[in-house]
Amino acid sequence: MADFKLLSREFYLRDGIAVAKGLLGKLLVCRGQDGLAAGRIVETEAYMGAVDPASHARTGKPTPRTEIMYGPGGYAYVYFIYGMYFCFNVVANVKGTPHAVLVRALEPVEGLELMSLRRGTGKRQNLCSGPGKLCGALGIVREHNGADLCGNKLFIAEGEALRPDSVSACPRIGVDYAGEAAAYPWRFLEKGSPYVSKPPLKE
DNA sequence: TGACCGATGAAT
DNA sequence: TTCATCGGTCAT
Repeated sequence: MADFKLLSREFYLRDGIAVAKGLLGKLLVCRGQDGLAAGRIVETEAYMGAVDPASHARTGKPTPRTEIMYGPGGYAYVYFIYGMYFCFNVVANVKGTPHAVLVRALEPVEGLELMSLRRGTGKRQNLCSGPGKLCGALGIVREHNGADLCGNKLFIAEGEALRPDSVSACPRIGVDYAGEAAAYPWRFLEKGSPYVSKPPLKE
């Protein structure tokens, strides 16, 4: 079993954009009954709470679903979407500031066989190249909502670092309803990675 | 209790 | 570009 070096709580207690950029290159790991699966984060999106019309926390008031985002950073926010998929987010910033980072794509690193089994495909580029896909591949489900990412079930660890110039920023996916916020460059990805959900329009 | 709808994915 | 798919969410 590989030995993982967890990110500190402090890592998460920053604004969503800083955390979204910082997460690139880190390892997202999930231990399940049937084994361990992990991937290197290559694509994220920042959601900035009450000031962000695209955020689930845009109202500024917690609801049963969004409650976890109003706590301190470093916990999982997992929600169900389109009647069939889960999306995994990292809660960012301090208690009372509901920032979150949607993890959109991973470069598969460990448990490839398990991922393939769960996803029903053997193509490495197709295993974790989307928010719904990576949840399927890692076995992330509703029960992971609220999980402590500094814990040992679903967590994030140090990974192979990116070159400083290899991060590109572009508009977020699927948030056209958010008016001008739809154009904010709050999607971050590793330049040239073949494992992102969809190639950026331009770099 | 019910009207409304989505931070997707896969096929075409 | 189209559409399958449907439970969740939240206000009432």
